[in-house]
Amino acid sequence: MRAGRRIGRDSASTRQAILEATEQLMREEGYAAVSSRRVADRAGLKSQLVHYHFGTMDELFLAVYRRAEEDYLAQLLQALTAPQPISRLWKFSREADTGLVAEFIALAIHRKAVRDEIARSNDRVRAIQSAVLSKALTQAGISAEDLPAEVLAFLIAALSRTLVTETALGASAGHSALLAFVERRLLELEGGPRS
Amino acid sequence: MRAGRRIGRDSASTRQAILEATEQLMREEGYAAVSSRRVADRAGLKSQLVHYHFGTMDELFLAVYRRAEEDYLAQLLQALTAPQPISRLWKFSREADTGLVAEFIALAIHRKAVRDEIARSNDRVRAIQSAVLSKALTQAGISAEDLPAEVLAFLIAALSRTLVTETALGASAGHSALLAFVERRLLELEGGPRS
DNA sequence: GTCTATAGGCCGATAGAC
DNA sequence: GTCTATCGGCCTATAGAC
Repeated sequence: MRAGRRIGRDSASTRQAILEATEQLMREEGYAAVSSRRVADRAGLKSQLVHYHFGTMDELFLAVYRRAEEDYLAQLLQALTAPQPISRLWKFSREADTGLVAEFIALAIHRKAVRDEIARSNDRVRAIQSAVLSKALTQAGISAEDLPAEVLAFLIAALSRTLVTETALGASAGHSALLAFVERRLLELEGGPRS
Repeated sequence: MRAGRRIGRDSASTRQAILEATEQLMREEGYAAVSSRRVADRAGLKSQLVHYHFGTMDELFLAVYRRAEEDYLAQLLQALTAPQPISRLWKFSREADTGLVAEFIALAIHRKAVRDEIARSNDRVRAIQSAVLSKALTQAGISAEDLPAEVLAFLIAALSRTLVTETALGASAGHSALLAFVERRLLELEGGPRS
C-alpha cells in the first residue's frame, strides 16, 4: 500500500522539517518552550505553516510522539530478541529513556488531548517487555513468585527514568552505587557469555 | 530570634496567600500554568503584588519550594526515627512524593535559577535517608555488600516517583504487582510487629 | 503595601491572496 | 502549499500615585 500513500506528497519534506524542529526544541528546552513560531523559526518557515500542516499544537506533539515511538519500538524489539534480553533491555532503556520521554510524560499529564495515547503506549510497551522477560526469567530458573516479569519491567523503567531525570537535574546521589548493584544482579540472572 | 523576624510583618498574610495559591495551581495544573495573573486571581489580589513581594516568578517558585521542603523534612525525620524505618520511609515516600515533587523536578530541569537549589535538596534528602537506612539494614542483618543503603534509598525514591507519575498519566501496568513485591521484601527485611 | 496604568513581548489560530 | 495580514489574548515586569 506504499504507493497509495500519496496524501501530502509535496509537503513531506516540510512536515519532516517541522517534526524535526519540534523534537529538537523538546529535547533542548522542554515542551513548554515549543510554540508554532519557535518551531517555524528553527525550520526556516512561517509559523502559519505549522498550523496548516498539523492544525493544533496538540496534534503536532502527537505527530512527533508517533514518529519517535516507531523508532523506539523497532529498537526495543531488536533488544528483546537478542540473547540475554534482560541485560539488553536494561542497556536499551538507559539509552532510550531520554529527556524526550520525560517531556512527553510531563506533557501528557497536563494535556488531556495527548494523555490517553501516551498512557496506552506506556502500558503497551510494558506488556511487550513483560512477555519477553517472562520467558527469560523462566529460562534463568527464576519463578514468577520470586520475581514477576511485570515487576522486573517496572523496575527497569523506573530506575532508568529516574537516573535520566536526576542526571538532567544535576543530582547524582547513589547513582554509581545503583548502577553497580543492578549490574551485579543482572550477572546473577543471566550470567556472563553463554556457558 | 523569633522577635527579630519582623520584616514584612504586615505582609505576612498576603505572602502566605500568594504561596498557597501558587502551590495549589502547581498541584492542579502544573508549573506551566502558573503566572502572576493566575496566582493573583486565585488569591484575590492584583498581579503586581506578586512581583512586589517575590520579584521574579523564579523567586516565587523557590519560595514555594522552601516552604514545602520544610514540611517534607519534618515529616521525613519523623518517619525515619520511628521503629521499622525502612517500611516507614516506603510508606512516607508513597504519600509525600506527589505531583508537586514531580512539578518541581520538571521545573528545575528547565530553569537554571531553581535547578541548583532543587538538585542539592534532592541529594541532601537522599543522604539523610541513607544514613538512617544504613543503621536499619545493619540491625536487620543485611550487609552493605548485599544492599548498600544509598541503593535502597534510590530504589524507594525511584519507585514511588514512578508510581505517582504513571498514576497521574493514567497508566498502571505492573503497579499492583510491584506493590505486592515491595511489601513482601519489606516484611523479609523488617519482619512483622517486633518479636 | 496596594493601587492604576502601561510598556513591550510572545502566543494560537484564522482569513484571504496567490 | 505558502504567503501576508491580523485578531484577540495572556505574559513579565516596572513606574508612579496614594
